[in-house]
Amino acid sequence: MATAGNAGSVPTMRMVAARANVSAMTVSRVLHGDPGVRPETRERVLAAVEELGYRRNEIARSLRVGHTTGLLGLVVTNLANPFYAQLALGAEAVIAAHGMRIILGNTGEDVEHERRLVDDFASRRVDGMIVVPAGSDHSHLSPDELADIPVVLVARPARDVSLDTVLIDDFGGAYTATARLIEAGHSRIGFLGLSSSVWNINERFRGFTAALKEADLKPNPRHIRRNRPDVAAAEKAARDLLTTRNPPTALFCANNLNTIGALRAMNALGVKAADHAAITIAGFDEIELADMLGLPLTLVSYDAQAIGREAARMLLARLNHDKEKPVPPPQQMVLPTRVIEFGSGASRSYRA
Amino acid sequence: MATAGNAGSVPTMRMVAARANVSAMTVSRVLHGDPGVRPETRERVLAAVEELGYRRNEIARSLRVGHTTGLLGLVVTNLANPFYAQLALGAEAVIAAHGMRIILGNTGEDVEHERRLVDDFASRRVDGMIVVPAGSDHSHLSPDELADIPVVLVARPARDVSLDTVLIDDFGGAYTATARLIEAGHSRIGFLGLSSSVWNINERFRGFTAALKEADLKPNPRHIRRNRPDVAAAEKAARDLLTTRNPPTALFCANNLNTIGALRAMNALGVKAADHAAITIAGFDEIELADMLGLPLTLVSYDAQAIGREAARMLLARLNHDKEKPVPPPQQMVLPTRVIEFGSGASRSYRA
DNA sequence: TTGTACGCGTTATCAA
DNA sequence: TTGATAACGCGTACAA
Repeated sequence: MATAGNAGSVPTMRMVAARANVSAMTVSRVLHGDPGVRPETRERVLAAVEELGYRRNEIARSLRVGHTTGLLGLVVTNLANPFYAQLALGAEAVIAAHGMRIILGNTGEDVEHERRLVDDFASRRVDGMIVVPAGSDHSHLSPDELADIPVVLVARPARDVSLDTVLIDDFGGAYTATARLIEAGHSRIGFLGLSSSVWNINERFRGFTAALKEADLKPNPRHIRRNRPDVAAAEKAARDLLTTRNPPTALFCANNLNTIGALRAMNALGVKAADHAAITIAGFDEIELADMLGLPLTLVSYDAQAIGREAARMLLARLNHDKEKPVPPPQQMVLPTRVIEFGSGASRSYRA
Repeated sequence: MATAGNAGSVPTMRMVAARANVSAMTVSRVLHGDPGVRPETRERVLAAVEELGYRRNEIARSLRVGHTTGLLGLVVTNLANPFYAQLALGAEAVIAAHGMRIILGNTGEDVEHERRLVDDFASRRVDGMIVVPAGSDHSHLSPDELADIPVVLVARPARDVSLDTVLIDDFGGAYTATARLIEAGHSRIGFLGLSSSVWNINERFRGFTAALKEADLKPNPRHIRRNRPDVAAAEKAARDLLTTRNPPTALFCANNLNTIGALRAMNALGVKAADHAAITIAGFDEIELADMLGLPLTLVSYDAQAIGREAARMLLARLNHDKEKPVPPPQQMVLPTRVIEFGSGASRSYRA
């Protein structure tokens, strides 16, 4: 009885074995489809499995030497943002197709929370992680902090650690969108972005200023607003900007939340479609129904699911890498963006 | 050496023990903050932990008797839909606050895939699951199929199994929204929904027809379109509907994808804001920037994150339930909806 | 064809 | 105050 205990609880291999009058080893063989089991025995075992509702314990399985858990950590900053949800979906699809699973964590841009999540995932022995890093200190993601668990960074690179990274062309997208505004005749262009020192937002700011410089324009510091990362803050900032004495005639918004805030501000100010030759919005990220707002809108778009897929592929490649061969250096991949102009008529699209 | 092996690999407790010249047991005690360890010994152990970068193996830990994994499965049908992303966020927040983690799976409304996911999660010994069920056969979610792993259903109930469930008021929301259309003078109202026999879509259809009946109206079968669950299919169906001989003057759309499709169809048909006394759209789910489309739009809204939070709470309550006491029967919770009318002016909101 | 022994990393129990 | 032992569920190596 000492070995068949655990009555009423989740059935184990020994319980199946006891029921089928064989050893646990034989049960294991049957479940693995190993040859060399008498058909009659096999039947008995399978019957016992069925009767007890036995199901293999993957936890115990992964405890054995060299065995992996088949779990990959995914750490994002804000699932409520469609960008990260799409990213998660893309990653999940690739990972599930390889029989592995995702443990999900949401940091809310809180570095301390990210640190705890990453540490916890490491304790759970994930085979690897995909991380959208929140802060600027990424030391907790370094290979020797993480016992060499592979990490792929997404959307934002690390300054201090050398890791696989999947980015989008933040600079190019912002540059091209801003250039389109300039081409349309705007010279007083404001910038709406986050206050935090998030890398990709700064890249977009760089693209913005580069396009201005290219046209011999200088950004007006009074037309640059860095606010908190939510729609309400963005709306307030945009409203301030548009009601100053000598307001900008166009705004470049550093991400979807800012773009939505800016659109809301214009709406609240009662700016009508007719006035839109005068005030134009451009922004990073796609917006649902952007083509139906009835006002000119220039957006930087890209394939968010593809980012997740590529990150997952990069991670899997590292996991499946032949251990005999030397470890390849960290890769960096930059996915392209497109700039799309929505307007009164048909929309037009540009490579960034 | 037989016990301290695994060199170069992830450090284990024995390796720490060897380095600190103590037994593994003492290391365990130190890590648990157990009293009765000499301060000096404690120091040695902590130093060894630091030097080796030791981190407890939660996998091994959860293998021990009665120990839980701290993992909860979350199975949704479509993460790309903001509704499910919000739901996941709400659930994650509550679960993470309790020190547990989420394993994520996306079914794409494929029952077979759902079955595999649920089975896999059970093999990984999750402590419980939150599931948005895809099909109409839910036998694979029954307690005895799942070795009594608790399951909370979300958004859609099970017919054949008795489980904890969190729903929204699909019937009431659809009823009230349709009633608003009728009150606004519409009598020829079409329905745009999914073709599948998804429970909540049918509830919404029931609410739709109930409101019609209440007003002595009958739904016109030719004005009811069940399409595939994507925007493109919805757009096509809406276009068909609006260009028939005697078209409906209003449409009720069963979810966000259908509403977006309908709006696109109207846009494509060149329906102008001025015509909107004639054609009005209502729909279930919120739409970003709905208030800025410049056309009347009646939407059924609700707190998607709250659904995830409540489901997580319900699951945790069952997990923490005192095992001595009798198991409480499955609960069902229905969260309220609101109907919001967006229009040319300010929006108005109604309880459903 | 089937079974025994042992180890994976951690911890509860009991002994020293 | 510390350590030896066994056990969790499974799989490998080897023996019968």
